[in-house]
Amino acid sequence: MNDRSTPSEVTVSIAAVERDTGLSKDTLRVWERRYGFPQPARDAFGERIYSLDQVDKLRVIKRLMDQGHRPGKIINYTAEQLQQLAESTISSPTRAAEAAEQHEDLQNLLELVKQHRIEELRRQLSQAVLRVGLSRFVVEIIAPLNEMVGDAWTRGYFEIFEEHLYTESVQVILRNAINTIPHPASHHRGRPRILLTTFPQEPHGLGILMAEALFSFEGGHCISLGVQTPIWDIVLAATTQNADIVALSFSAALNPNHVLDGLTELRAKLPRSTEVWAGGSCPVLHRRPPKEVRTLRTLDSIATALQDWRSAHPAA
Amino acid sequence: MNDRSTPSEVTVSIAAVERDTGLSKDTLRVWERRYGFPQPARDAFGERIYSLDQVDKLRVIKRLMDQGHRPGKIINYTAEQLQQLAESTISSPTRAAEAAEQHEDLQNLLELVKQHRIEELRRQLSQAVLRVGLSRFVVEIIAPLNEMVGDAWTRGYFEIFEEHLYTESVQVILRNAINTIPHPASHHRGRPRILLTTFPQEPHGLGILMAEALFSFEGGHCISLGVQTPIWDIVLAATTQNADIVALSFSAALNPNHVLDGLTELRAKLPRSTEVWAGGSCPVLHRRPPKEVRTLRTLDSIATALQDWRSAHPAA
DNA sequence: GTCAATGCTTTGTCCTGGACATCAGTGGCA
DNA sequence: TGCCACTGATGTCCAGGACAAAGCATTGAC
Repeated sequence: MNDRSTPSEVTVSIAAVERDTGLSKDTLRVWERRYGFPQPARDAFGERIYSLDQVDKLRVIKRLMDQGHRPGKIINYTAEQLQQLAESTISSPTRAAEAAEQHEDLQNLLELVKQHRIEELRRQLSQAVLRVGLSRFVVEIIAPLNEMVGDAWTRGYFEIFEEHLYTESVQVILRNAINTIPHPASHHRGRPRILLTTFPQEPHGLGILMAEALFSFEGGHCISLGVQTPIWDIVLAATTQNADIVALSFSAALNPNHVLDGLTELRAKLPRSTEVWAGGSCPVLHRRPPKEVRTLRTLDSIATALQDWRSAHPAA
Repeated sequence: MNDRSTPSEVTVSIAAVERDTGLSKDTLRVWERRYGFPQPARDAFGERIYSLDQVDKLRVIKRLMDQGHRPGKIINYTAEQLQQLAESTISSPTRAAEAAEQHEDLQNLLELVKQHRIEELRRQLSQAVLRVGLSRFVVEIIAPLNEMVGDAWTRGYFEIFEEHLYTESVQVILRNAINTIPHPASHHRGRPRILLTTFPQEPHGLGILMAEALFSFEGGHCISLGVQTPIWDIVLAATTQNADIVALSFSAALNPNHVLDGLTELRAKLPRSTEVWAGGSCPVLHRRPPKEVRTLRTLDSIATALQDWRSAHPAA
């Protein structure tokens, strides 16, 4: 992989495809056996080598599967058919009107990333926080922007480093904003202690950072562990920190079974008095929400959920 | 998996073990075949079910392997032998005198982590920044503290979540400190543009964060990509951002050959006018420093290196 | 006509056992 | 001392079979 300008030559191993698409090696091999796609070439040692085209198509298929399509039906569609299917599928019917209203602003921000005008991006984001307030900033700007960046990335519009630049910028803005939230007395009643983290397979930290911003803004006491905490350590941390709520974030690439198993295991190991809240774009959370876990479909339901918690735990 | 106190009953699937230990399913099966450990029981369907004791031992083994031990040697040690091995591993005899001087203060900070008094930890760290200044704070407090936390972790003194709490706290303090550095006019001459990131195998971000603090403090213009950027994307980012210097951080666990090969490849793909600086605790950097790459043995050499750069690039 | 139970199909994960590239020591030789 | 070839240790890949669980459709009861 010495030169990106000759893409026909560029190939990747099965492990890299697993990492980039979220499809396990077993799944990749069994698809090849059953459906004939992907049909990777072999290197000198007989090992599979996938072309970038194949990886791109796999990413699109994974995305459509996350929306409910079955692999057997769509796997042999052409790139055009997949594209058509992706566009005919409504991404999120949530508040199309509002989205349209902001569409232009968000598109402009996206263009700033593409043009690598990072300082300008940060300036505009900072101004946006001041203009609309932290809560609306997260819900109406950062959340949809993340989705747009994710879309752009799966379509190949963004390079990896552009996504990194974006992520880092948002992180700086959010952390800065969180810092400016005045926090009331530590042991004030009715102020839940919220432990934030992700499961070991989930390296993306923007989800819990957005959640931390909203929780803190709504008066919660946040303790973030960062990303990728083993389940047993989440239990230990929740216990020693007297957490009222354990909040977790899941992105779309995660294996659904891992997510459900992990949540069930975590729920079983935590004391009953500690609630488990799960959010993020992971489809399985909303298709088969696990018992005894509160799933938050959107970021703005954080406020509601906190109100519910306060009703159930009146200040002594 | 309901109760850690009755381990004889609790079992987990091979997928869960992979998740919790980071050892792949293939590795688990091949260890069983070759070394006879772990020897999981089987459920009604013939699938492996591991006990929590086995998982714990696997975690210890993984930790020792990250320190350089080979699995074949240690896999059949008893729990006591493993414990002993972990404690006998000497960290680094670097500047024992200076360390001793500060030893008590740092030890106190370490104890705050162990006692989970995170808010107190952050308060003391914040005060330390104000007391000794950002530069000395990073070099004399955070860097040795990181080392101590790493040591404590390999000895099993810290749980994973305690290390997470520490890392997150330091990150908050550092990012906050970086934010408060006033930055001069953007295109001021003699102000190098520094791109910071890590290679794809390196998930630890504290290294580049400490470097960012020092670079910014010394008047550099920092652009951080966060961690785990593919080499080709580092090249793209350096080009589009007009970076004068690409700064990379390497922790001890990395594969030495990957590090050297990566640095050579990166150096070859970047324009000659862009310098590559590499730092961190990775031993190979200092044992076999690659050509055409400036290796920084310690964090305080960042200031010197920047002075050198400025001498070589006088303001026009 | 609606809804629940049943049986068929699809799909992901696990299994066994073999192969082999790569990495880390080890010893010989200049 | 330093270089190189050899050997054992180690992780990842492969093939192809099996099967549980989820999804889907068809039937039957009310």
